[in-house]
Amino acid sequence: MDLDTVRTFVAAADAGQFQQAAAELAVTQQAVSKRIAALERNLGVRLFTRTPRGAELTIDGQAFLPHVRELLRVAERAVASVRTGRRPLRVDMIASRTAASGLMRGFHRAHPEIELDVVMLFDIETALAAIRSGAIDASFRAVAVPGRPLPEDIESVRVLDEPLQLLTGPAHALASARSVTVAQLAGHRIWMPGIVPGTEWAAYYDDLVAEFGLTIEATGPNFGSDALLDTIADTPALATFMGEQTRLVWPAGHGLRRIPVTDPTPVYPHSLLWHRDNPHPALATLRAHLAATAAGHDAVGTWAPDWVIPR
Amino acid sequence: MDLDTVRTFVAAADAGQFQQAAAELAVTQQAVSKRIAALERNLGVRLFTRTPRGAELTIDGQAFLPHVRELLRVAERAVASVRTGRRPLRVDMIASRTAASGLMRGFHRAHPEIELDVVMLFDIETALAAIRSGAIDASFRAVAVPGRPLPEDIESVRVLDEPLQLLTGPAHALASARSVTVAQLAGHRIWMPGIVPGTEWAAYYDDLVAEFGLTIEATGPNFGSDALLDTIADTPALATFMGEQTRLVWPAGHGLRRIPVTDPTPVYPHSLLWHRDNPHPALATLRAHLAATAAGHDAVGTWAPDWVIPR
DNA sequence: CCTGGCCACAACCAACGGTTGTACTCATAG
DNA sequence: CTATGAGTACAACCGTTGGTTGTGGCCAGG
Repeated sequence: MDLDTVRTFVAAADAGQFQQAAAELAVTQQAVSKRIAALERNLGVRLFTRTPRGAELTIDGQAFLPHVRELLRVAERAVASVRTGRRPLRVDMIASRTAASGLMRGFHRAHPEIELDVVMLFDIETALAAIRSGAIDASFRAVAVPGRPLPEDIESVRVLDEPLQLLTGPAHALASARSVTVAQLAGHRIWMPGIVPGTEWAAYYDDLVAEFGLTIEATGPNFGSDALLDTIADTPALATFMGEQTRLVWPAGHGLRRIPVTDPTPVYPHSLLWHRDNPHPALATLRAHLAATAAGHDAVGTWAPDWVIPR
Repeated sequence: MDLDTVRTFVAAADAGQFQQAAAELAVTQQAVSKRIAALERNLGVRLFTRTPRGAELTIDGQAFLPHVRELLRVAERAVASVRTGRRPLRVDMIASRTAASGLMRGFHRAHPEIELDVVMLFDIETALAAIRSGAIDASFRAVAVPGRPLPEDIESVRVLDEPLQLLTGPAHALASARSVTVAQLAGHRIWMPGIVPGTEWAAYYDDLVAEFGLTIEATGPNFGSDALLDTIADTPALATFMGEQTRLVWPAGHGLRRIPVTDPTPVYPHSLLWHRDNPHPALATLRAHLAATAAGHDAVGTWAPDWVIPR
């Protein structure tokens, strides 16, 4: 199916005749006739009843029309998403299903008229390059690369500290605990196959391990969260970390437990990064929204690496 | 833009390389390369960074991808809407923004997994023919054509009596009334340019006029509800009827009034019609939903033509 | 009965989009 | 360092698609 053909169908349906539709589309009436005939042949149904005074929609055509209108709207949004200048606000985040995703959902609810696109870049270095080049407008990241400050043209604000929780199967030694301290985790095997070496995400866990003497294994291929959850559920000796706000497709009957971690509570520090000179109007709206909604967190009893930007 | 090209883009993005995408699509690698190149040329952005090991999405490509996935979903729904056999439940109603539309919205909320299409046919005769031919699965109509009973293979149930209200501008003589009786309406000009002669909708108002001696003018072209509302708001001598549940784009600052009508309250009798042998599974669901939700209306003090099917 | 308006069919032609063949690039293994 | 393999791009070729012009048929209205 070709979108030009679809546009022709809509034009003919609106005009009620092929001739006028042809004039609007700047083609001949015969071209419209052929396009509609081809569309009808492909679909296997008649869309118009031809009369000597024009063409009117059949019932099938009536049912088809709103769907193709939607199709053209979606196509327009798709093209707009890569249009240079005046494109939707493009935000990078570390992964879907994290707290950053929740923040963006909240922003979308508050401002449904603002078009958004979400991308997931490799690490903060890539994100910074994309911000400076204008390829993205903002990024939710833990500002990492210990010892290297942010470039001067990049601004940032720490928007959310997301507490980590321990995720275990029902047979795990800590499965029945209402909460665990970091000290209790020493000696337990914590498995995080999703960690990609070289990212600020990995640097965070490196620091966590160094600070509290934990055992985190990032070995093995990452088969996705479904496989991870299955393994955690079935393996008493394994647990994993997970953001408090991480949304999972929670497998029923697996008996998985989410257990808060305390003394201190490791928090993943999400910051918003953007370019000082970015003129996108929606960026200011996003910053204002985050400033208004994400304020007032409690830093007492939490831990984050010392290289992250301060709150 | 061509949907085959879009499918090629999605396949290449999923595979991470053109070669494998080409194999899945049963074309040569060169064809995929040309399609992607053409798409990039049309959009004016690069979607993939080519490497000797494959091709990975650029940031623009990442932003574009979810939009085109949605595009393909919508296209599939569009095609499904005219597929013969196993197509969405197709329901005819007299107009959008009426009570029937509200009933279908409620059904959709209760069963969001059921695909629906709405069409608006000319009159009940056309609807009956469409039901018998299988072109539609059900119709919300006032069962009219006085004196002619429904064919034996058509079943029906009266699902909702929608009270009519008087709509006036602020300067109308009845504008400040909390409610009006039908007797009070005699002598006032009621303007309904939307009525199409020959329909059961027109038959209803003919009966209403005959029964209570009202003055209803259906003259003049129908420029849509916006123009109707504007005229009603500005013309003290004109009023119109409107279903109690009719949803309007209510113009601000026009001072329009909706006034209940009593002694008796004219109600528009919406019935659901369907073919005795229609096997569409969603039809049974719809009937059950309507039976469960639309029950228990009060017939006392209301009026409807005597040719409609009994409640 | 003629005319005007509109759609469909036929013939023709350009351009798009596919295939095959080939060159180039880079990672990896020997 | 070189050979190999995997992957992409470019060029040439060609059939099919989709456009145009020309023409005929149909029906409503004057």
